[in-house]
Order: sequence, then C-alpha cells, then structure tokens
Amino acid sequence: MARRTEGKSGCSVESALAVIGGRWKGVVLYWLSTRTLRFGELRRLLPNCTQRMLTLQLRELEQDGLVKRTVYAEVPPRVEYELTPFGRSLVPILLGLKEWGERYRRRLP
Amino acid sequence: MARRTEGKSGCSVESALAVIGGRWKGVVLYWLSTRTLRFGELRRLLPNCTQRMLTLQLRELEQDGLVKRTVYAEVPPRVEYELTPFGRSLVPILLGLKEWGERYRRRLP
DNA sequence: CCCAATGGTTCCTTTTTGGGTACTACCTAC
DNA sequence: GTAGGTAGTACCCAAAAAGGAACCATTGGG
Repeated sequence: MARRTEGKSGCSVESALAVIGGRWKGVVLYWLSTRTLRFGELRRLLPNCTQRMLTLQLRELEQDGLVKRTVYAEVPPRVEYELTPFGRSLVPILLGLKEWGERYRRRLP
Repeated sequence: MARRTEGKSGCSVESALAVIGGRWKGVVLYWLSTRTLRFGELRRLLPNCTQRMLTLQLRELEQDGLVKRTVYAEVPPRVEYELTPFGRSLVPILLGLKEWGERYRRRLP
C-alpha cells in the first residue's frame, strides 16, 4: 500500500491507516506484538506472503518507525525484528482489530 | 482496496483490515460514526475524494454490511448513509485509530 | 567440491486501485 | 424551454501494489 496522505488534508484516521494498511502489515505487527521474531519465523507465520512482500512490508514498517531491525553478523545470517516503543503504542488497536475480526469472522469477506 | 482474504488462512487482523482498508473507508466510517449523512454531505466532507470513488467505497461498505443506504423517493433525490449496528461495533476501533493518528501525527508520513 | 541454511534482491508480469471527464434521470422553479 | 440540484453511471487510463520465479553471498559441514 504505502499510501501517503498529503499532510494537511489527510485526517488522522487516514494517516493511521496509511501506516498499518499494507497487505500484510497488520498481521506482521500483530505477530511482532507477541514477541521478537526472526525473518524466517515471520515467513512461516505468514505462509501466503511471499518473501519479497514480507521484506517490503518490513522495510516500510521500519521506515515508519514501528519496527526495529537488528542484523547479527553471523553465518548463516540472523535478523531479528521487534516493535519499537512507537510500534508498541499501536498494540491496543491491533488487539482491538483482532478481537473485532474474530467476533465477526463469519460475516466478514 | 477490497482485498479479500481467503477465509481459512486469513487471520482476523487481516479480515478486519480488509474491511476498513480502502482508500477512503476509514474516513467515511469515521464521519458516519458522528451521524447519518447524505451523499452530498459526505462529498463535501471528503473534498479530495471524487464522486466516483465515494460511490465505490460506500458500495463496498454497504456490501460488507457496515453501512446502510436509504433512498428516499423524492426529487431531487435524497440518499442517506448510516452505520449499521455491525458498523457501529467498529467505532471504538476507529476512535482508537483517530486518537493514535492525532497523537503521532508529526511522526507519521 | 557441493550442498544447505538464512535473509535477502532483481526482474518481469498481473491484478487491484484510484482518478478524470462526461453523461444521465428526475422534477421543480423560473 | 431552460437551468438547477441530487445522486449517481459509463468509459477509459494511469499508478500502485502484489505476485512469481530466479538469483545472490556467506560459511560450516560432509
């Protein structure tokens, strides 16, 4: 998605959705809210997301300051992703979305 | 957006975001959470959204059962949009998004 | 030497969204 | 008869997002 609101006109709901609205961002954020995860772990948690997409979404979340990426100089490489404090400020909303989605799953598309 | 999760695999966060993730849906829902609105009123509230887009977003919200559309057989035509009970169940989350967006507006894209 | 594991990147294609402009129907009021 | 207001549609095009497949670097192990 990476929809960018133009600052002035975009209301705050738009801004918020611009940040979490990517195809896989909500799920990524949700899983990262449970614990720090490696790239490969995230891949396994999102089997329908291609590696490329996962990378892109993580990069955007990183740029938006929601996720911190830590590379360990090891072989094979190890990269860990975790929520920043800013990212954690979003967790209540994510949980809200999750509960709502669960409660109304049967009527959702 | 109209992103459709395939049921089984899609987790509930995905499902929820699929419903509110359209370009203008968050804002439309937010305004409708304040009161019932006519088409023209929504247009004026979303000056950057074209008439066509507004129609499309409203149709999708209607199909997803979040918004109720009522046509009054008058001339000139009058069409009112309001949240269904299902749509209203989303309001707390929308308010959460709005607050979050406001609080962190300066660091958001 | 060859393979495996990890965490990517590149290139190309398809699908999905979004947007612009013009046009409509209907009745009222002038 | 003509203009105006409302709530749309139709058609076409551009941009963005998503997806698929293949490729890369590193190094430990056999």
